[in-house]
Amino acid sequence: MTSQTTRELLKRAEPDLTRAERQLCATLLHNYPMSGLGSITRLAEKAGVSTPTVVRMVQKLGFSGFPAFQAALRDELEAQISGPIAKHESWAGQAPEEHLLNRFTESVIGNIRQTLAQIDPARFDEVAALLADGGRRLFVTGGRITRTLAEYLFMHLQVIRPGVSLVPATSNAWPHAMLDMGEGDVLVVFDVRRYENTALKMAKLASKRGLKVVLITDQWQSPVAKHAACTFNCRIEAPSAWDSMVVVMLFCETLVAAVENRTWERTKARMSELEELFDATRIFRKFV
Amino acid sequence: MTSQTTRELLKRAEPDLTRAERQLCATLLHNYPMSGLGSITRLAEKAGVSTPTVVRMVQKLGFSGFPAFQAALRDELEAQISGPIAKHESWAGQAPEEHLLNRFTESVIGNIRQTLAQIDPARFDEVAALLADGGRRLFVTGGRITRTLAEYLFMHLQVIRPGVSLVPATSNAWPHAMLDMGEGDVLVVFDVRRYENTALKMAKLASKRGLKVVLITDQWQSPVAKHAACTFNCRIEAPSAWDSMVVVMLFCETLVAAVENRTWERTKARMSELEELFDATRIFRKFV
DNA sequence: CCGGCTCTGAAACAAATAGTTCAGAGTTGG
DNA sequence: CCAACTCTGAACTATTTGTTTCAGAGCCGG
Repeated sequence: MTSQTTRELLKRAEPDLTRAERQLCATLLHNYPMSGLGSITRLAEKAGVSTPTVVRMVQKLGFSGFPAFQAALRDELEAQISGPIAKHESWAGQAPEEHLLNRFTESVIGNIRQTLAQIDPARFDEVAALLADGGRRLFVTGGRITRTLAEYLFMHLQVIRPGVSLVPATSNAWPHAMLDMGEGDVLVVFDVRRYENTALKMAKLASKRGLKVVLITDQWQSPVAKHAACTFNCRIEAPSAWDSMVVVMLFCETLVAAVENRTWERTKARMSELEELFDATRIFRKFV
Repeated sequence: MTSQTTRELLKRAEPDLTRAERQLCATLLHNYPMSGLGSITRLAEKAGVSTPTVVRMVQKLGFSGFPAFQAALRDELEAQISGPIAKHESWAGQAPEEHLLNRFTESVIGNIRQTLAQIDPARFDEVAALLADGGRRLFVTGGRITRTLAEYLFMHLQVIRPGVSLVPATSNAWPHAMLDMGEGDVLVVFDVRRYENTALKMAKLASKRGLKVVLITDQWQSPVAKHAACTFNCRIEAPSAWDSMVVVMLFCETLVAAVENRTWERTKARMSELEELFDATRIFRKFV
């Protein structure tokens, strides 16, 4: 019933096997289950028996043929290596596993895992340093879906350091912004699928002007990558008609935290100044 | 040089890959290395590409052919499973556990877990039904930090159904919007700490006018909750000077997916109409 | 708008794998 | 010693897998 069914099967069947079959069985159990994952020919060779023997034995074990046996081995191995992570409890404890809350979360966690696994931390640190460099002006832009993320990043960076601009996505507006872009400045572009032409054009122009382009895109990678000095791919799969921007936001926040760490002295001063301005304008409730 | 050579190979080669190849690469990395252990045909199917693409890519990676690639995977897997199994995995595999990428992600995952654990799925479904109800107008508002989230939710809901408005946060602008609010309509308020007075006032007025107020807030709960028919608390802790809105976004996206499911027929029509409009205005690149 | 370029998958092809048959080797009981 | 039996692998066939070819589709620079 558990993941080791086939191994058990082999052990229990052993007494009823013939000489050549037992030899094969021993080979299989010896370094289980790797030896079973190659072709039937190699397994037969390794065990010193003929291929018909292999077929006969797996059929005796109840499989329809060698491929079926092999598939069983693969499935078990998969269950084994993904182990405690795979058979996962529901996220929303009160809801069944099939509830959208759980399915969606499951999917997003997968996105996070895969995205993080692919990110090169050195690259990440590099970009954080780039964004922290007060000598460079910063420009942030996004498309239809990603505009809100661009705004989110912009808002944080703006507090952290001076010289940050949000570039409008509509192509008749951003040439104005581009006037300020100069050699060594940085353009952060968000572009996920349904890649937008304006993003591509802007990145192209910016890189020609000597800006460092940082691209944040999805797993299929926007064509902007061609003009980018640094590209980060975030997985955006979701059980929905839409893509999930959660990982992109996670990435942004982490980036903000990293930049902040590098400029803490300056940032601290800016933040307390901001507090004073808030006090002056009474935007927030008096108490927390 | 270690057991993960092929994985590294895939990651490093990714930038030089074509679209279909990148798709394949992502599939391979997705549940590495199991997906590579079956036949080339099944791998191609799983990745949604053709078998020639698989062959081309593995050859590009330096293998003589698919069998060679597969053998490499098997060898690595063998080395891996015989090695130590249990060590706690970092999220960003290449970075030390103390790297900000891992710390931040760890923290966010914790937020997700805690938030989901306390969400009442029945309440969630209730709100989804409320937002899906075409007879009610929908208003969405957010504060300084949460404005982008409000915009994000607004953008999606706007595609899904008619009668959705984004209410400006500045208190001198929203009274205008409030003119349209009537009995039975719904106001979605985002308000996290540094709770804002305008949000509180708006919620108060709205609930007096007979609107259902849905509040999305943090774990300490905004005072808006007093006027809300439904409140969802999202945990927003992060190793940063800022709070993390990742969970809030996850919640929004899940909500969007849930609403979408309930109005799918109507939404489908709206979405294809939107597609036509995009085509007419040529915002996007021709191909995916 | 158009030729040259790259990328992609359908289809043809080649190679291996998996399954089957069958003759002979080994074993057993008389 | 010998039939009758089982077991085994060589050789064959069928099937699936892996590779190559090629024409069409999209992108790019002019």
